[in-house]
Amino acid sequence: MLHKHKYFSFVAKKMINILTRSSLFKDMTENEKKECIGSFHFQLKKYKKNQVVVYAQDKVIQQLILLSGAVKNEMSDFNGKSIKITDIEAPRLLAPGFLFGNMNHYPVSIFANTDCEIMAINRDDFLNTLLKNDQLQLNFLNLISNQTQFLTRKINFLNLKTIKAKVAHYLLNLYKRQHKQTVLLPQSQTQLAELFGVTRPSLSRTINELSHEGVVRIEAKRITILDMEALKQCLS
Amino acid sequence: MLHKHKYFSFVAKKMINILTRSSLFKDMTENEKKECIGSFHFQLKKYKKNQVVVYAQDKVIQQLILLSGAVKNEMSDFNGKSIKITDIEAPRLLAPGFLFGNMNHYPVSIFANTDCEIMAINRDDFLNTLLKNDQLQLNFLNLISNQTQFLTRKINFLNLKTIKAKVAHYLLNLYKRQHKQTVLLPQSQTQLAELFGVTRPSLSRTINELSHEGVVRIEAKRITILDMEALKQCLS
DNA sequence: ATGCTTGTGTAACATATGTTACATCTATTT
DNA sequence: AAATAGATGTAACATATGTTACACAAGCAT
Repeated sequence: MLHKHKYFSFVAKKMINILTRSSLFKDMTENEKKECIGSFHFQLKKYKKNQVVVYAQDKVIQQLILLSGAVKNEMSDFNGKSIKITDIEAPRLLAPGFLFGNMNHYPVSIFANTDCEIMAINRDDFLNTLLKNDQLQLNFLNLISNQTQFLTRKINFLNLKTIKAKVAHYLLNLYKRQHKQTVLLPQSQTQLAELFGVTRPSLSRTINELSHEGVVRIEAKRITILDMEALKQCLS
Repeated sequence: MLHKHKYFSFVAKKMINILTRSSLFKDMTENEKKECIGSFHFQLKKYKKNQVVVYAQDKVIQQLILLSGAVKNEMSDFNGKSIKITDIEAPRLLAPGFLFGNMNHYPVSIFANTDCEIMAINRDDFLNTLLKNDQLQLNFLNLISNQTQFLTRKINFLNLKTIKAKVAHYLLNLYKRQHKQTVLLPQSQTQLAELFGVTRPSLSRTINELSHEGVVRIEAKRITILDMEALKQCLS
């Protein structure tokens, strides 16, 4: 019994450490965090790389929090082809925007990119704790809003008509984040194609067109933006 | 003074009547509603048909509630072409998912489809009232979750590769809602094309292809699904 | 070094969609 | 009834992208 208790506090401590870094617990004291976490009934689940964490259409009954590792979520259309929505790294809440609402089914599948640990909190527990703690609540609202913003930007992106526009948009985003003329592709072209919802040869063709036009220079994963204006023109 | 007070209670009564029908105040007593509404500082804004209610990139500082009339929100890509996200009819909260979060700018523009009245509640007021009333809060979370679900389904839809697939998806949805083999198009083809993010001639071509293939029969706005299986096949 | 896997370039071709233009039809207004 | 504006059908053509196939390079394990 004592052993069990000790183990629990070890896990709890580790959990608090991890959760501290999650924006769900932003601007909260250690005590508040401990209290919140103590009031959840949660399970700890472990997944191996490439395992399926959530199947699309699964019922949403728990708030999942990714404690360690990375996952991706994908949406598949009817013919089985899938589009990657985004990669997610710990610590992050998974799909906070789907926890409530009328149709509680995941619209996406979630796959483990690496081995990972996930905390699963019962929905009603989570709601009760939310309702008791104003800061937690505000944080949760912020998280959901950010997710909504993300999805909206995704719609914007998918709505771009040409692959060239998508590449330009993507590169300009990288430029904005890396603040360098020469950006580093964080993913393989194969993965990018999946992200853009296009085929790999088409993406390759487009990237090389941009290169031939002198808009960018390509050296493996390093892409140098030579003509910023031309790249912006590609958006329209 | 008396006059003013009378006017105010008239407006308040009208408002409560309207808001009663909004899902934000679901499962709340008249008194609770009155109390909530009383605690907001709000403005009442009126817009004429076709006026712009919100410009994309405007800062989000208020929760807007559509009291009467109808609006649409559109997202425009860089070349100015826009895609209609959805039509919204009163009473409904506008863009609840964007009220919080880090980047408080509307990612969409909102246009008045008809003359309409909009209640604008200061964000902090709204937050405070939310935090004080658990039911209101749950309702708000539900609203946001529903919006998130909607956006995700939109991504799914936009990700469909062919116009035929989009038409099929759309018709099957109508069928699900209207429960009849013969569905009634609620919008003109021109509007549908906008909704699908495709050009009008292409949409027309596709619809008539479906007709020639014997999958549907078209009589003006009435479309009869002749071959349900074939239509489902179009999705893949 | 050898083989294996994965990523990438590229070519020929098929296909879907956009573009532009015009004819028709319908409903509404005058 | 006539006129007008809006919605729709359609055709010819341009273009972007998917499909399939293959060659080659890079990285990794044996």
